[in-house]
Amino acid sequence: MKISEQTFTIGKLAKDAGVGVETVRYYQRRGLLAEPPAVSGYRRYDTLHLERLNFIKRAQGVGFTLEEIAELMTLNDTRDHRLARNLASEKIRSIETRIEQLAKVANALRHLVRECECGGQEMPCPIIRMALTP
Amino acid sequence: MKISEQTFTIGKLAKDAGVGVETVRYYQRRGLLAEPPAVSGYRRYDTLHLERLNFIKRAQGVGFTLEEIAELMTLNDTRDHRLARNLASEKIRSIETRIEQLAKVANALRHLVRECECGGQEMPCPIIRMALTP
DNA sequence: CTAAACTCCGTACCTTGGTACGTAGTCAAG
DNA sequence: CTTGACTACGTACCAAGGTACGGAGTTTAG
Repeated sequence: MKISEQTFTIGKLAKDAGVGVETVRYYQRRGLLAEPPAVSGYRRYDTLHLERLNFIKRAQGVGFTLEEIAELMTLNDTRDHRLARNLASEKIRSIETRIEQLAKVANALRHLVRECECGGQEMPCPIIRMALTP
Repeated sequence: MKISEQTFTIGKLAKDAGVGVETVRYYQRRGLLAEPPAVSGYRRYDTLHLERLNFIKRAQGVGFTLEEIAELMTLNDTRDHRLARNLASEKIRSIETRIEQLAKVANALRHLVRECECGGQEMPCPIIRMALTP
């Protein structure tokens, strides 16, 4: 028994999900979204497609790439929580590493700006000299 | 009076700087690196070119884009410290913003992983459900 | 002297996540 | 029934920072 028989065209689907029509078609090409059967040349999408799109958007929002999202969705099919957790944990670690790198860069730049403010115009600009030869 | 008369070909220059030959040529096309006179069809590079390349690499290392690096180098020519400082300060701010965004994402993911570890296999995986409907 | 290695130059291609365009077919309103 | 809006499909294009390739000329080692 189907709960809902509602179907819509790609334009309605895209609008409801808040993405462009071309984006929907792009996800289909990437294998992230199933291509529904066409009735007479026109594809008919249902609420499951809409949920998939919303899932993709939320997953993107927490930093997953489309490739990782595709992986998550196959994990969903196999109901493997452990692998999904691993994927998320890995993502957390890579974000932490990235934050550390960025913090170092910001500190190096702050150091340069201070140095530059102290020195007069006669000396070469430390930001430009990039004196922090690592 | 020239301190050094040493000149080298593009291959040697690239190797010394730790970049590819194509990268050197790419920087020339982008206007980041001057094209030296050719002796008989072959360009002859000197230590100034090598220093430029090293400058570019260090500036990239602290997060400047090639476009910003080009700007920094024209500032170098005009010896305008204030503009260089502004450029660096802006870069610091954008890095800080990026760090905050990433920290939020990492927290959301940590929350999901904890939730997933608490629940049993019978419930749908929260990471996959992406229960954090924003 | 010849062959390998290097250079020059232009152009095409790669990644990621889409956007834009053109042609042809189709659906809905007036 | 025609016009406008929509759809399908294929292809090209965008940023950024390069990488790869093809063909022709040059230089250098053996």
